[in-house]
Amino acid sequence: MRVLGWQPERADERWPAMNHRRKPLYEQVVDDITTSIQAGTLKPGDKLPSIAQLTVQYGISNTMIKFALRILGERGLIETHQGKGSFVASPPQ
Amino acid sequence: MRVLGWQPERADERWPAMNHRRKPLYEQVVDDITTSIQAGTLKPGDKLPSIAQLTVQYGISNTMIKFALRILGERGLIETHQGKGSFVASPPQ
DNA sequence: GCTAATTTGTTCGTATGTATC
DNA sequence: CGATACATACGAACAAATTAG
Repeated sequence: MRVLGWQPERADERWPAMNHRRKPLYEQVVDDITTSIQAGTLKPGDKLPSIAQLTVQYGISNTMIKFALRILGERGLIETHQGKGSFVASPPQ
Repeated sequence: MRVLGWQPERADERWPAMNHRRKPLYEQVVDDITTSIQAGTLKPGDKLPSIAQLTVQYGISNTMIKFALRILGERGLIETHQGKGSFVASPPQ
């Protein structure tokens, strides 16, 4: 699966999102995964990396990853199951 | 507005929700406020207490209060505006 | 079938940024 | 301007479901 290797330049740059009205970090993750799904790189049924892996890949906290996954779940793009993981949902209609 | 004086017996009882499959704390807040809105105790345009106040009233952390408010917002029951507060939304249709 | 490891779920606390009053 | 209020973000601990061995 596509893994987006984006990393912040410095870990100390903790609130870059605010400085110049940049997108929040969790929203970047949401957009990133959404794009991958819409582009077909991530297909229905595909398993996303674990939260632990995503925190490393994106360089942000588990809190924000969970937040992003929750939003994606609300939007029906993914399904998350305790103990299993998160999976790309099958589109409706 | 209706303020529900529920408090956990002891602050140390941090994960009672799991012990016997109780509803998560944030979900209790969601249900509580939802009930008040549906019962008409909270009317459209009414301002909810601040997050700080809600943490005291419910005896849970700001994290969980924010989480609950976010869910209520997603469901269209309330509207939250930075610097202003949360307000009961006007029902659609 | 049991156990350990993995993975998500819930919860707390705290710090800093931004908008509004 | 100062106080108030929400937004974003980090880290950590423990619970519960699932999977791996």
